[in-house]
Amino acid sequence: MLLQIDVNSEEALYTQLANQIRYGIARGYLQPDDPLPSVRNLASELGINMHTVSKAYNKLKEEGIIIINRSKGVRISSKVFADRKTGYETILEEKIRQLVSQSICNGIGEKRFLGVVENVFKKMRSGE
Amino acid sequence: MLLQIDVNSEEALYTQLANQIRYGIARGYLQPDDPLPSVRNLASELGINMHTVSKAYNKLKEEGIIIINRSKGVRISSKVFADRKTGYETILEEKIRQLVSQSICNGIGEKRFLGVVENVFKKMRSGE
Amino acid sequence: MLLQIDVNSEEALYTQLANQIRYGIARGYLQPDDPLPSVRNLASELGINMHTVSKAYNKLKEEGIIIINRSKGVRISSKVFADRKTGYETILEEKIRQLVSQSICNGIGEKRFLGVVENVFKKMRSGE
Amino acid sequence: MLLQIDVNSEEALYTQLANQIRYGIARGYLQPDDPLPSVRNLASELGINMHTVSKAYNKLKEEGIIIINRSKGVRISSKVFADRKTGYETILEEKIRQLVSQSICNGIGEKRFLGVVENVFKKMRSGE
DNA sequence: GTGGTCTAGACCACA
DNA sequence: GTGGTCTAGACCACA
Repeated sequence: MLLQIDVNSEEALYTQLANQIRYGIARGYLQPDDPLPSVRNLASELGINMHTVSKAYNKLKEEGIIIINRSKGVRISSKVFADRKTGYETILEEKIRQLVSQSICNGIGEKRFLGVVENVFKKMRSGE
Repeated sequence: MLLQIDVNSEEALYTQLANQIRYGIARGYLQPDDPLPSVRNLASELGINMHTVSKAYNKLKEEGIIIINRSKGVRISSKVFADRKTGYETILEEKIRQLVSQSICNGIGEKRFLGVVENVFKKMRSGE
Repeated sequence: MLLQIDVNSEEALYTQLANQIRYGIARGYLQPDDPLPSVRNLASELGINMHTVSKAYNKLKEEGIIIINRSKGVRISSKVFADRKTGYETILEEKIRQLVSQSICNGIGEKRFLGVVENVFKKMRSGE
Repeated sequence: MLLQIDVNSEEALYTQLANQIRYGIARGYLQPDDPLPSVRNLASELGINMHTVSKAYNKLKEEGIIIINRSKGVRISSKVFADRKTGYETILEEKIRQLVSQSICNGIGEKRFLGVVENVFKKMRSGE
């Protein structure tokens, strides 16, 4: 699976990395129990610092998405798709509320917004 | 319209403020051509720094959502709901892609995600 | 409140620091809404690196014990004593099970173990 | 007695193993003078490295809990329950202090903490 | 002035 | 070989 980061983005490098990995899982490119590159290897591959990769991995660990083993390396949790966090839906709703407000202010109403959402899901399923 | 900010939030104050204003517009509490409080007044009302309010207003101005006029003050643009930015839908799709990835990794599939989106729109329409 | 760390300890510096702060709260030396020293000040005071202090603070933030505000600094959460984590009691029981096993293997039975626990609480209440 | 280790745990394998053996003794599943499997056998049985088992055994030997004899193998010390280490109670108190601090910060007071401790002892006695 | 991010580089424990 | 911890030092956004 190809991981890409944009050094010029406003988004922190470690956040981009975490996003990409979550995206890879959502699209099915990364599956439960799949191994991830070691901290050092991924860092040198992406041309960024070890600690930045480590920070991304630790964030995903906290979210229960990956398993980090000090001597055996990193892999996708076998429980990635489990419905764990009770609080998550509340956070999600708040984030969607912000996106929806912004969309309305940009002339994008409910129909079109739902269209974009469905489009994203469709692309993910097709592995695009 | 009541604007509320949470100084304990992780979100920057100026971002909160911009979000609240966009939300107010989306819900219909703020309408095209409605005036907004002056930078000074809003700052003292919220107990925050003038620069913070100014930063929020400037962000909204750049988005074409409000009009800032030195002598006549600040007001909602008459073209708020216009479908201006050709680039916006691309940004929106990227943001939704991130939210969807995260949701899938937390056990929330398409049906439930769409449910949350529809719920947000419903609450907005009912002015909740 | 005096924070002390032991550079020669097996325990990581950032863990020691987090422990000391939790201990200070438990004894009542640090109270809800009390400010904590800035990352840089505490680091120079303890003669350790900024990042180490930052890591300790971030751990406590994740636990909901302190509030970190990028521009206003760090303080004890007003909800420190709230009964938040549903999973915490399970973790606690496991840790106690390990301690109890070890104690029994060292000739310390239930009575004496409970004595030590009560003693710890007593010392905390008296602010010792 | 069944020894189980969890390769996904945050805890080092050798620590888990030592904990399990102490726990087995505390519950009475392993008794003074009982033999333990050889390093090689236990390692292959658990599917882990010999060095890991060896490290766990050596830790327990240093604690005076097991006896390692090159020709006669490994067995539980006949003096396991003896009150040997004068320093142990100090270490125990420090560990309990940390647990208690953390518990208080999570809304668990003295009564509830003591309840958990008593519960652990009860489960051990009943061989659960 | 505050914490956040990133880099470069060292040393360590576990397996 | 693996991730974890710690340091030193730089630059940045927010207020």
